[in-house]
Parts: sequence; C-alpha cells; structure tokens
Amino acid sequence: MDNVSEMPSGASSSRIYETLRKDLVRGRFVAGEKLAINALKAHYDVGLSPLREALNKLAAYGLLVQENQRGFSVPRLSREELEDIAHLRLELEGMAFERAVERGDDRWEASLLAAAHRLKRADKTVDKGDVWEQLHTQFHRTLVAPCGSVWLIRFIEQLHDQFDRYRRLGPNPPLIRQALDDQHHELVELALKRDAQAARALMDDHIQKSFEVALAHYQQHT
Amino acid sequence: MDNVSEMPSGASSSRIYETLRKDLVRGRFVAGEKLAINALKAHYDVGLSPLREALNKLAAYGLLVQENQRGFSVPRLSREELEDIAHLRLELEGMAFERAVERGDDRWEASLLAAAHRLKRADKTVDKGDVWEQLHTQFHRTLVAPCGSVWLIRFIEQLHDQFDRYRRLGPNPPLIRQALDDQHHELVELALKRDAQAARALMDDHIQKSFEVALAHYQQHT
DNA sequence: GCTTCGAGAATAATCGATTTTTTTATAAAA
DNA sequence: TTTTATAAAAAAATCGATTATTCTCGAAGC
Repeated sequence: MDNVSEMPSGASSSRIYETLRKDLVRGRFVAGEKLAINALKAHYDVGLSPLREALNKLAAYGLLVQENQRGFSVPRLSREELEDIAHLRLELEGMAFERAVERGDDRWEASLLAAAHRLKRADKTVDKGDVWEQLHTQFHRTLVAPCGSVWLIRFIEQLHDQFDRYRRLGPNPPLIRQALDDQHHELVELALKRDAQAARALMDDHIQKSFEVALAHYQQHT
Repeated sequence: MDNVSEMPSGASSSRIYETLRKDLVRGRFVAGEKLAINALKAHYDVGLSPLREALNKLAAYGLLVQENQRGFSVPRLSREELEDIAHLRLELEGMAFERAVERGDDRWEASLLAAAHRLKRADKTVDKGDVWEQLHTQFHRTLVAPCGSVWLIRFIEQLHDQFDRYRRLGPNPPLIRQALDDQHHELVELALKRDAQAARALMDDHIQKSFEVALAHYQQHT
C-alpha cells in the first residue's frame, strides 16, 4: 500500500467506500497484497466500523477478496481473467449498446454528443487528476444508458471496474487515447444513424482494442 | 419480518450472511420492508458488527437497499424488473450453457446426470426444508459450470437469487415441478448429445416457462 | 538439517457504549 | 384544517476496548 488517495472531507460511510473503490481500480494497491486494516484506518482517517463495512461491500462487489479469519486482500490478476472480463464486456456491452441504439431518444443523442465532446476536450489538455478517466467512464455509461436493463448496466459497470484494474496498470499515452477516442466518435455517429448492427460491430472492435492495450500493460507488469 | 430462519450454530460472520441471503431469497421478508436491526440482532442472536457487515455485503450484492442514514430495506418488486431479470437470464444462462455444452468433459456429464437424478428424486418425496430448492439451484449451477467464465457464473447466480425472489412468492406445486423437471432431463439429454444449438433453445424455453410461473406468482401476490 | 511445538506478538473479529441523525409526537402559528 | 416548529424518542452509525484467531520466531525434538 502506498500513494493512495487522500480522503475527501465530509461524511464517512459511503465516502470511504468510493475512495477505496477508486484507489483499487486505479491500481494504487498491489494485486495480491494483503490489506493492513490499521494502516488503512490511519491513512484514510476513518474509524474501524465504517472501514470494515466498506471493505465488506467491496468484497461482495469483487474488488477485494475476503478470507475467513485473515482479513482482506486485493485480488490477483491473471491473463485468463482479463480475457474473461474482456469477452464478457464484448457480449454485454455490445448487447446493451445495440439496444440503446434502438431505444434511445433525442435527449440521449444530445447527452452522447456532450459526453463525447467533453472527453475529446480532456484529451487535449494535460490530465490533472483523473479527469480523462472520469469522463471516459461517463461516456461509456452514457452509451448504454437507455438499453432498458438496470441489471445489465450494473454488470457492465462492475466489469468496467474490473477491466480497468488491468488497463490502468500502465500509462495511457496520447497516441492510444487518440486512437480510442476516434472510435468513441464513430460510436456516436453510428448511434445517431441508428445503425444498431454496425454500432455493435464497432463496439466489439473498440473493446477488442482496449483489451489489447490492457493485455500489453499486464504482460509488461508481470 | 416474521417467520425467519433459526441460525445454525457455529461461527458467526459468514453464517449470518448466508442465513440472511437465504431468507431474503425465500421471501421471508416482505418486499419494501425496512429492516429493524435490533430485531434482526435479537432474532438471529448475533452481534451488531457481524450483522451490519452482512447487511452491507447483501446491499452490494443487490438483495438489500441501503439508504443514506436510514438503514437497510428489502428491495421492492416490479413486473419490469422481473422481465429484466428473466430476459438477462435468458441471454446469460443461454450463453453459458451453450459454451458448457461445447467445453464440458465426461466428468461434467456424470455430475449432470447425478444432479438431475437427485432433483427428480426430491420431486417425488414430500419436501422437508428446502431440499428441492437446494438441489434445483445445484442443478442449474452444474449446467453452466464448465462454461469457462468465472464472471459469467457469478452474474448468473446473482440473477438466480433475484429471480427466486419472484418465483418463490408462491407455492411450487407438484404439477409445475413436474413440467420443469421434464425439461431438466431434456436439458441433460441435449448436453450429452452435445447439441449446443438445441440446448440453448431449450434453455430459453425453460427460462421462459419459469418466468411465466414467477410472473403469475407476482401478479397473484400484489 | 529439518520439522514440530509453543509463547508472545500482531492482527482480525466482535462487543458494549456513545454519538449522530432521523422519526415521531405535540403544540403553536398561519 | 394545514403547516411549521421543536422536544422527546428511536434508530443508525460510529467509536474505543475486548476477545479470539492467526502469525512469527526461537527452542526442543527427531
């Protein structure tokens, strides 16, 4: 554990959950590492109870592993799991986007354009904090928002967090960002054209590309 | 809250989680009900900390709703959600079963036959406890076990628990059981024949039938 | 040398009590 | 009558301390 976020000031319970979740996704903890609860308590400056409740939630969510009487640890990474996650993202996000394209209304079109624009803007500026990451997450959220299935969205977000544990192992240099961002705009275009088939195909390709980036990072990392 | 399970004796932490999970799935709590923590504490005879940790996990899992400073409650039911869950089950379980049929080995075939047999046996005897339910869950678990995706299995089980909140609103009379159980055996047959296409089609039909049963219970119930 | 054992230290889990927040009940004001 | 204000009660969240379990490391036995 090192270099983890400062806690935002304010109420504690869900705050610590969100902070930890982000730090886990960002890779601020080493995969496989056992969490020292007292260290967390000290670092994030929270009490034991809220902290443990957050850890329990994160374990149920799949960002931590809880072992019987031996605390919490960060799940290990494996190529097999990355492939599993990417493949499922392909299936689920493809399905969701296809449905979104069929069902989304004009307000959706507007929010898509907005999200894509903001993302492109962030692309060009130097990234203070995780602005690009946040906007990227928001963009993908928007893509599938009107798919009509609350549970599908839930699973997709869960998979995104898992996927990002791999993708964010390495840097996200401008060139790769650029390439992915081009696809983001194409996705918007196809959505506006209401071409569900092509939209899905491109989504598949987009996830495939992301997978390759993440895999490279993973292999570098080990 | 009424008529909930007695706690099995033994260690507390994960025990209370499992007990609560089962009681939620069984419908021992009324949908929408706010949980009185002190009452739970007294009934299950556990301390506050393990109880709260279990509730937090269940909320992350989707069997409870946690509201800011006002505790936990049982999620409401809706026809829309039931349709959502059933539809996703169709997609995910179909996908998983198809893959399982392609990838399962002879040990899988054996365990399938075993699970189906045990389920049929339980069918004929009077159901003490939830023997049939347990075996039914186990059977479906076995069907998709060799699909090769840990995350897919995880989501499917989560959806099963959600689906069962609806399906178990009403009784499960012998006639319906019989009909569903016939399909279980057909599923096994197609799996042994390695007919992935037909297997998936039948799985779709099976889930559709279950959905109709669950929907009837839901409509009766409101 | 290698394994097994056990005492002490470290850590996890749990408890009981306190603090904070929400809900309820009652009464005053509009 | 309805709304607003407020005090008391209830409930949720959190804290500090205790208990139970696991881990560490050195010594004894094989």
